[in-house]
Amino acid sequence: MEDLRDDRDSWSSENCSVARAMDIVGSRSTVLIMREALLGTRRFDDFVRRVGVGEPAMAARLKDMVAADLLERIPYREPGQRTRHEYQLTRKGRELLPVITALRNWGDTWAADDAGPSIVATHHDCGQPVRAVLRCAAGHEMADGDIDIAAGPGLIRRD
Amino acid sequence: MEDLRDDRDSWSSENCSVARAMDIVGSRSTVLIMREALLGTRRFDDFVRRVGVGEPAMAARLKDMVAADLLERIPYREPGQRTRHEYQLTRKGRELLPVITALRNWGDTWAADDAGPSIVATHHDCGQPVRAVLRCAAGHEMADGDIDIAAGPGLIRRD
DNA sequence: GAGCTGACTTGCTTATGCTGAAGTCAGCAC
DNA sequence: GTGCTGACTTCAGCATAAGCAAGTCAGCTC
Repeated sequence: MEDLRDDRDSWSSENCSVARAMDIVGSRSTVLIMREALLGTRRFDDFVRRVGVGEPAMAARLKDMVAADLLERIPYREPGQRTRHEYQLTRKGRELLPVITALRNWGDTWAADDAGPSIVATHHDCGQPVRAVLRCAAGHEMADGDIDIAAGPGLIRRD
Repeated sequence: MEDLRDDRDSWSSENCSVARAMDIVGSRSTVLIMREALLGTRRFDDFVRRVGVGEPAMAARLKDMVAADLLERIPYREPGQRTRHEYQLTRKGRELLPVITALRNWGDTWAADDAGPSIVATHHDCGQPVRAVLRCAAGHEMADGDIDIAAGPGLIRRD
């Protein structure tokens, strides 16, 4: 099987999942909101305080993310309080965990504070640290040199 | 061991690798340039054509990425041509592959074209498709529910 | 019904990233 | 030297995202 990279100009990257993913989660604040949401944050004022952006920006970002179906706006009521809304991760949002984890891993290695990482994700069952790694369907773990690029069904060829 | 999420307000996310990673690779075009670089693109005009941004934007982005040590600007000379420069991935840049792969996986699932993915990464040895997955140091693969958040050395506690 | 509070919204200003069109510059071919 | 070409740079101009400050609004408590 031929590696697609060998003739990069014969196909277009018009239909690119990376680009479409970046259109949805491409801004710094959206990613930081996802980080907080994955850590369990759900309320507007907690997001504002923990992410460190202003209220107007947060309101706009959350609205976008609900529209993009990363978060769901759900009413709740604490005793003695009036009804409010919280932002819960959807499945689509939760599945960004490997992206955020890969980013955190990379940041820990290449953009770290002198003190080291502030948080470490660990496997609940065995306590070992968790990383995002590349793995094939047969179970092999690999580095970038072991990877071929093959055509998928959505590939657009140039004339 | 206590899960840090249980008391999210007792620690700050000031020292956050995700935020610092986003400061470096947080823009759409930077990620798309990384995609192309990982597919083997090295020359200025190829980046412009394949990423689909204008020359001024590309020049600015490449300059930033060289300054951030994601790419290295290296002189080369083709026979009968004058000396030029190409942009080669550094190790720091190459190690973004899991991030880009995780983004592509997510985009393929949640932001896909009707036709399906345009390209598929496969393991060179066995031909099976490659994905970014979460794995602990003991070798277990896991979903988000199986993960605890523990304190790292760089954690900043609030008073 | 008055007050309070969390969750926004509005308005204004700044910073960044992009676009398109046009100009510059280096250095090999001739 | 002159021309050519790839790799940029310069110059408006626009869109988006952010900041801060102030205003609104719903609905529960009293």
